[in-house]
Amino acid sequence: MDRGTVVARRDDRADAIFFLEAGGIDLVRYTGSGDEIVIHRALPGETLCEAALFSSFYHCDVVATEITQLNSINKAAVLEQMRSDPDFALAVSERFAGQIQDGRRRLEILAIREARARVFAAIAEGFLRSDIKSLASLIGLSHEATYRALSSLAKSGRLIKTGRGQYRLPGQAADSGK
Amino acid sequence: MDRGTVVARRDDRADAIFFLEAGGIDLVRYTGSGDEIVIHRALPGETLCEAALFSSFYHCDVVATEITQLNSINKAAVLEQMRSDPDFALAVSERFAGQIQDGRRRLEILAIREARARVFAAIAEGFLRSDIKSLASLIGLSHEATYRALSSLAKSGRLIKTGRGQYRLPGQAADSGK
DNA sequence: CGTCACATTGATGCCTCTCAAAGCTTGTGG
DNA sequence: CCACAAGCTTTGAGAGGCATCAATGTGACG
Repeated sequence: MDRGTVVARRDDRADAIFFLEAGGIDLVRYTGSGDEIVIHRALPGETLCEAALFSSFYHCDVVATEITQLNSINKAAVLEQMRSDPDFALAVSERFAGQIQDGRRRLEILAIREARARVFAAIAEGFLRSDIKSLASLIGLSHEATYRALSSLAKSGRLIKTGRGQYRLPGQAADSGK
Repeated sequence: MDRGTVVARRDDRADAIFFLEAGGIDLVRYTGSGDEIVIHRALPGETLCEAALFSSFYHCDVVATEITQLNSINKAAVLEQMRSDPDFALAVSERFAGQIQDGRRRLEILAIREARARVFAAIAEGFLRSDIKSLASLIGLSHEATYRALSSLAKSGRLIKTGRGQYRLPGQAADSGK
């Protein structure tokens, strides 16, 4: 599917969970004032919306952030597998536990008041995956504040600017991937 | 145990998870600048630190917020039970899924920029359980900003002040409990 | 080569943080 | 039973930082 495709919306009936083969998916909600908050940003190889296993509705919008290959997995099948295969059930639980801790790391970052410190923490956690605007909405700052924090961090040597909209930690190998 | 007791600290080796019989427990982390962020606030009847089932260390400090009765549950025993009893494993997973969604609700609230709107959303989500300072640290505002937001919301009729440090939504029955 | 979205920087104002001080409640000890 | 201490509540004043609006630069893509 193309970038921008909405796979599912909040409060849609949930019969399936998803597996992200390739591309990128954001789970998104909207505040009353229209700001969008990215609840989770998935990487290829992840399963998505697992919480829907125990809920009849999705709790976020599911949106492709680039050209994406996404598979649906039937909820009932997963539940049945969990019932019959203890190791599978344990693996699912472990993945859930990881998601809880991811969320808590996000909370910790959002609790940082000073923009520079928040941006730095986010970079250190590896939150800068695509563009800066996207990072900004992930950490609850305006994109301008994010740009300024980045440029200030680079000026003080706490980050290294490797290109237009590209930063890395000092002492960290330049990212050759993409 | 008394209020203020630290049951476990971040990075302590984790051999047990907990069950809160009575009282209150906060899971807490600290930002680099010393601000404290409450990652989770547990109610009686909840299990705590379940994520430690799959991790060798605790990821937050565990602190009693009042006089509290807390039981330890051996990790190995829980894992064994999950392996032998599929329904138990499913129940654990379901609880995890609930925690993921709790965390996401918190993220949604922290992403609200305007203090009044954030406080209102927090009240609507039932986050005001004890005192206001405590609510403030839960939603990432200074306690002064929280007090002012509350008083402003009460003045505009969006909340009703029922006493010193006590507020409720209009149209909601006065809370007779305690 | 034109369009579009992201990147970047400037200017301004409001809002929240911070520091301060005083009133209220509760609990404790004498 | 009273006095004091401690902690929450509440309000004030000032400063700084982030949001917002605005404009320009720049790279990607058709």
